[in-house]
Amino acid sequence: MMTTDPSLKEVLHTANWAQLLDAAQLARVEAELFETFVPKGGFVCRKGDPVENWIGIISGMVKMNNFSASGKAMTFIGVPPGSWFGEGSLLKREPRKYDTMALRDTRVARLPAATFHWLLETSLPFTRFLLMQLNERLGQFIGMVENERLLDLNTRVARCLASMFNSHLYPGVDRLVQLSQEEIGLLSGSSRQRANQALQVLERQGLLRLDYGGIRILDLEGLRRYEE
DNA sequence: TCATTAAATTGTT
DNA sequence: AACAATTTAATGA
Repeated sequence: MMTTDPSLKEVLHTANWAQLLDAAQLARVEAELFETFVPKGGFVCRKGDPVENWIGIISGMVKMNNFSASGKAMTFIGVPPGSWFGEGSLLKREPRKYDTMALRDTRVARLPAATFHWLLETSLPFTRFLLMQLNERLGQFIGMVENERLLDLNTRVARCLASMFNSHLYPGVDRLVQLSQEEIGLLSGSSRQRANQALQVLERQGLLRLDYGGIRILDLEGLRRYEE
């Protein structure tokens, strides 16, 4: 990979919410935003942790998941670079409700809770951004329930991939999903073998290309609209 | 830089 | 779930 890692400040300036802030607000965010590195397989945050930051993914990939009482893993969503999350627990001032773990080496940006709440109180555009983000996420989850109950697996895999490119939640993501087929299986609620079959069907239709360790999206709209 | 080895990922049954 | 084949990453000469 020849991509040069952008600095934290550069990342901030490409975040769509940061562009809504005035100079004073942006200055405080720049001063208080900090970065941590989470290696592949490590936890970005854990269920039950006190919520101290609003979290942004700079590079890499993470997933939100949980373990049922019986110990089964349940994966909810994959979170690509450019996305910010955790506002739900911040707003309710409750402990984290989900584990978030890195699927790749991941750079994480963290905005202290106090700064987050300050922005909420002083910036109407920021509040509006959050409202839209929550609404988009609600739509994403409703779509997931619909998918799980109504659709065949090929379609589920197609929509699962397409959902990583929601332009509001995840702006400007490269069309390369660096997830193994095993993870695609977990994200779409099936086995790796079945996900592999589905991906090959989608590849034959020219919607994507399978690479080692990742998937190149060729036709995003086609994936969104895909039905058997 | 190249060859060897280990680890991860994929395709198939 | 198990297996073989393939790709990448790591190691050391």
